[in-house]
Amino acid sequence: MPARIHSRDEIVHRLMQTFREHGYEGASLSRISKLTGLGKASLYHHFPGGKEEMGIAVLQRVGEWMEEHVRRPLAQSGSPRERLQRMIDALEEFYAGGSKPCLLELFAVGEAQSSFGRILGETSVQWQNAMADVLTDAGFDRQTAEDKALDALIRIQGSLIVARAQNDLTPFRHTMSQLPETMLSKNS
Amino acid sequence: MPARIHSRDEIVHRLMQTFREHGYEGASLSRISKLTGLGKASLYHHFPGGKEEMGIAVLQRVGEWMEEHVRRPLAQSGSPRERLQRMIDALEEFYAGGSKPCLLELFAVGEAQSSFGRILGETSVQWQNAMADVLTDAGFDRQTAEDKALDALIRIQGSLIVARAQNDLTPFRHTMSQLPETMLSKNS
DNA sequence: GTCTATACACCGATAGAC
DNA sequence: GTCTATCGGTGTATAGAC
Repeated sequence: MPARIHSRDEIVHRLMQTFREHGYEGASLSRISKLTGLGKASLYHHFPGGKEEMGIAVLQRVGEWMEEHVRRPLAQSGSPRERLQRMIDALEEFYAGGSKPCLLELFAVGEAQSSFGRILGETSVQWQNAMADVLTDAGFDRQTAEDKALDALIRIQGSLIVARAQNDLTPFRHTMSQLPETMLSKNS
Repeated sequence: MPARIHSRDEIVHRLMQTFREHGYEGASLSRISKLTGLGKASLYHHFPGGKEEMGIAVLQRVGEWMEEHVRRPLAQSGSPRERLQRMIDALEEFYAGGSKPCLLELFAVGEAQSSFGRILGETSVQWQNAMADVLTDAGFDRQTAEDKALDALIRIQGSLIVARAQNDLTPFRHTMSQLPETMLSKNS
């Protein structure tokens, strides 16, 4: 089977690019059409549910990405610090050093929130739990591990916002570089 | 001069409500018209520059609010902890306990970013500096004070995102209650 | 200073040919 | 599986009466 120019994977990838660049409301079908190279009617062939189904496909893809680059590395062998570092390396690439936004924030605004709220919440909690698991391996009791994992999630998201607001990637980079230390320190 | 039903202050307040609820792109003029009780043409009478001027007016209003509820309380008399607590009380009201979003995140997406990026950056840095000033009063050297202020800003923004994503206000409330302790602790 | 009416581009979505 | 053409609706923005 010859490799098609427009594999589904490639289409979803470009959908994600468009949503991240313009937000959910700002990602019009015309823009999506331009960026994917597909006409609107072709898009509806792949996603009969329209824009909402495109959004769901993107969020599912994020879920798969997290499974591969967050959950699995965190569950692999190695010291807790090594495992966290693998996740952080992947995140720095996904967020392009802090220049690209997280989809959690883009899909939690306006009308999108009601359509995607459930899957957003699940994704966020899964991420937190995966980090908490590493921290229990590092010797923290469950409650402390969950608190520290939530704190890490907050720092990652917050540093992305502040970095973009201040138009300076330093806050994100600094936060990420300090993250293993912060998470593994005994000071609750 | 009799109090008009639609003072400029009142109009801008409702503009802010609409932007916060729907995001910048999602806040259509029809919605704004409904929420303000003004026809579209009347809106253009008050804001000849259209939607962009409405956004600017809202962000300027946020700047005034910050001057009154962040900068001034932080600069007043009292212990650093008391001054921080006054800011936090105001923030909890502004964010409605974590249920309402920050405007930094809403205006830093898509096309809005190019229109409002400069003012967003200034507002964010001013906020950080105001908190850093309190921390120098508390005895921290300037570099540490700025780092801790940035960290506080990150936690506030991040907890708002996570709280909305997880549809649970606990992360925001917990973060805010811990904030004075976190900021004033000697552990960098 | 507010309104009704309207302009024109773009929105998401669909029909139907190929 | 992709296209062109088109639908009805809504977007931002304006004209002009009152």
